[in-house]
Amino acid sequence: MSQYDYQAIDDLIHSRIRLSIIALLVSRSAATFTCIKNRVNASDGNLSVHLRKLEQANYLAVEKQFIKRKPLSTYSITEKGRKAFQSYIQHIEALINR
Amino acid sequence: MSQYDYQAIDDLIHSRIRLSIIALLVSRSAATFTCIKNRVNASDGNLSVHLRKLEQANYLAVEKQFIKRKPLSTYSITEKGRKAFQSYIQHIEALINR
DNA sequence: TAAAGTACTTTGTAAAATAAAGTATTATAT
DNA sequence: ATATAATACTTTATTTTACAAAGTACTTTA
Repeated sequence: MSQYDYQAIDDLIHSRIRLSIIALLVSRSAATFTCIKNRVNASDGNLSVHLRKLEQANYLAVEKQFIKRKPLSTYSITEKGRKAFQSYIQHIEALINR
Repeated sequence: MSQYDYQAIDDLIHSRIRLSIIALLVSRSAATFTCIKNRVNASDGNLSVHLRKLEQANYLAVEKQFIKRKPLSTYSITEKGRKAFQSYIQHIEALINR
């Protein structure tokens, strides 16, 4: 297929909010819900939904624990997620570079 | 704001199909409806809607004429569209590099 | 002249993104 | 003590978007 084939772009990653989440998480070993929320500039509800989606796709892993009696969710990217992101980037770069 | 702020991504360009359309059109001076359809691998209806959206944003210009008694729509990117695409790319690159 | 093809546009539907509201708990002020 | 605000989320409802199906207006071919 053509390099311009839009269906070749992984839409699980491509959504603005999910792309930002993943880009943030590939740059560090892990991040909490609140940290992601602040960096990505998302609302709680919206973030929750998209983190769940990425988790269900096994692109992200979560650890849920209580710290000082409060819930704390820590997210990190999986191998599958990292590979999907690499392949996504390759597609996008082929698309935008000349 | 953070480089990871998802709302900083131009969503008019970001949609998979519109990104593909624009990427195709920055690489050449113009393309017909059918040409875009084939390269981008889109259905007629879907393509029509998104071309219209880009046209209304003044990212694309259209010339509609009859050639051999048949309608022929020829699309090209505008200065505004080209600039928006450049700025979009800068955002995405800041997001995905390292 | 009937059927198939081209080049689209319009309209309806499904899916996705987002916002609003809700849950559960803790911390703080009165 | 208890009401208020804050934290850290999840669930549900609403809006928006993407997409597909159907429609229009022809032309070409059989």
